[in-house]
Amino acid sequence: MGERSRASTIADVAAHAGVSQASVSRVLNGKQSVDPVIVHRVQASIAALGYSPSPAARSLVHGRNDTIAMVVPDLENPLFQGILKGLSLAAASDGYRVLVADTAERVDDEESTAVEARQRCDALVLCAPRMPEQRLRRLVSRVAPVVVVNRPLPDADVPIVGVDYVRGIRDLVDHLHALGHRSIAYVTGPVSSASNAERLRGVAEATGAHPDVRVDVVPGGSRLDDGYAAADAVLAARDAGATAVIAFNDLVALGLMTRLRELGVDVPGDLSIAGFDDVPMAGFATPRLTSMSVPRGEIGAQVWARLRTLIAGGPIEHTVLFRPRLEARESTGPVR
Amino acid sequence: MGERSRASTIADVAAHAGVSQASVSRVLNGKQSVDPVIVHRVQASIAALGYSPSPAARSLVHGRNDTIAMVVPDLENPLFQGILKGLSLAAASDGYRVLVADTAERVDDEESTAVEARQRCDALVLCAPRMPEQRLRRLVSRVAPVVVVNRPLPDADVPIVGVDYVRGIRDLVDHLHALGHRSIAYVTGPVSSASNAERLRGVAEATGAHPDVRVDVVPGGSRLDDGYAAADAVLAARDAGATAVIAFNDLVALGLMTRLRELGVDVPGDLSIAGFDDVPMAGFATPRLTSMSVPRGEIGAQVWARLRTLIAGGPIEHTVLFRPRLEARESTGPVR
DNA sequence: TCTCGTCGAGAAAGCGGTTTCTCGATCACC
DNA sequence: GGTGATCGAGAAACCGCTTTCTCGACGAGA
Repeated sequence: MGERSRASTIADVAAHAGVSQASVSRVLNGKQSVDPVIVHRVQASIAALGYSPSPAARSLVHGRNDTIAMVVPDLENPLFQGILKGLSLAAASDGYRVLVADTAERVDDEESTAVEARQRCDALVLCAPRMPEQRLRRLVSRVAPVVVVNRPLPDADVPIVGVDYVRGIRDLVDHLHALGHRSIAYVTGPVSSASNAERLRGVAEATGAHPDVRVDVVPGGSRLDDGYAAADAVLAARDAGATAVIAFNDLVALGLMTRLRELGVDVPGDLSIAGFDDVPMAGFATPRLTSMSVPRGEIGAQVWARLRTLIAGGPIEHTVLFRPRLEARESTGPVR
Repeated sequence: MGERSRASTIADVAAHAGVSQASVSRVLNGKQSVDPVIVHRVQASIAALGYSPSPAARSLVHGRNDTIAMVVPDLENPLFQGILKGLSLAAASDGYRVLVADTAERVDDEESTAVEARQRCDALVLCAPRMPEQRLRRLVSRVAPVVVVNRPLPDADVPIVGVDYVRGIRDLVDHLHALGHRSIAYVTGPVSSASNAERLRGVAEATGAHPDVRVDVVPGGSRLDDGYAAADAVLAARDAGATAVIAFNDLVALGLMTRLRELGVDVPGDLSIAGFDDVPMAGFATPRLTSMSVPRGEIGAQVWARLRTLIAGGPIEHTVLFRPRLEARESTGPVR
């Protein structure tokens, strides 16, 4: 009832069982054979004292703490959520925990946040779509082992797991092309975002492959309200001939559709709209949103697989890019 | 080029600076006054060696590691995401990190996950809407300091931060009542969910306050597809006279609306629909979804405030419930 | 000038485990 | 029965840092 007595230590267990600390440790870790009598006595003492080993002490001696950190610019982005979930589950199955570090979109803090997180964890997962490439390269070499998500980094000594946005956009343009669209508006993501740059490369490749197609670029963003706000510019593009829109991601597409509905624009009658990421809501929108599906959980799992290899001292595995899959729904239709 | 030499320790710094470890430690922590000459030498050595102290060693001696854990049943739920984000940001401003433990809806794992997480962290945030109350009470006493989110736990020695679902539902019923609705269907959440039970209490109180209102309960769930699947039951309720629907949360409402649209039901003409949580998408749905707004980020911040008090040895602060705010939008309208 | 008090730096003792090292006992084999 | 190899348990070192303890030097007061 007085002060809570401090938790029992391995020394308490050893004393209680009448054996040495070393023996208790051996019983705990089961690495060496030890007299069954001692094993039993130790286990009894552990139970009696309600002992459990201190992770801090273990960390100190082992030099690792079975924890990794994931640095993300915005936890509210469904893409990162899905990856975090997949990563967290995969890591947990190997006895690892995940610490999250939300940089709240402050690019300047990302570096220090990452370094700081790395110091208390065994490895890092870096989602830094806006960090300048040179800075990212420098950072990556400082915080190894680390896996980079969703951005290309040629010749860097780091595993990369991501989405093939170039291919995804090309497939999406193919889809629209097949529906007869020849003039498309692309609503961009954040200007400094690497995955936006990838999408733009996809746009360039697509127009190269389809010389009869032209794509106008319209400024956007990454969230619902960005899409909502982009409606005027999109309509201007339509007036200039565009019959279809590719949005940076589903949130932008959904926000855009909301505004277009308010303005009486028929989707896909007047304008076809497609998003990217295939967030859960996409299939439930009005009209159901055509999107490029991205395996978020699987990305998280792959990230963990690579990180685990690295932690175990293995090689830097090859970059893996998931090819988005077209989910053709109601929001895209034949040009009229 | 050979093996990477291990990171330098405080002993290296001491040797390099020609002073004792104790002095280096004192310079690092700045708690005692130390000769400016020594300070300068030590700082120079720290810079020269690129030294940074080992968090593991610090943890061991301090008995804490400036990390807390949040246990959630499903990271993909927008409510928990918002709370996690708010918590993570608030904790970060005090130098604390947040570890996430997703139990993947496996109620039986929650207890061990929580205990395990607690051992490696200084405190815990527990979101366990489905755990039986007695088990939760026992768990809470084992893992203190801890804050419980979103469930009532009368007389338990634990701070609670949550949402006043009872009041929220009552306000929502008031809203519908004012629009002329007298027969309402409530689409439930997961049966064992505590916040669902709270909502049902709100329903009961509301019908008590409005004897002219009747509420039919329809089984639902917590996600988009649960709402989608509940459409048939909702229509049966409508055929029995219901003119409005309250869904467990926005995802259920959105899923339901999607299916109703497919079936040609006009919202809010034929049926008014309201959700709960006011997720970002609510304001962008078709029609815009009436919802009860919940300050997710603020909840996270309050959780941290209470946890910080507890960690500092302070008292168990009073339960705080946020009263949801009605966001009346297009999906609810006057009964016709 | 001598002594007492104060200040600051170094030595050393932990924090709670793991792991090496040592050594006695047991076993197999000659 | 004697000897060397093997096995297992305890003692002690160690992981990297903080903090107490110790003690010498210096300043102030008598």
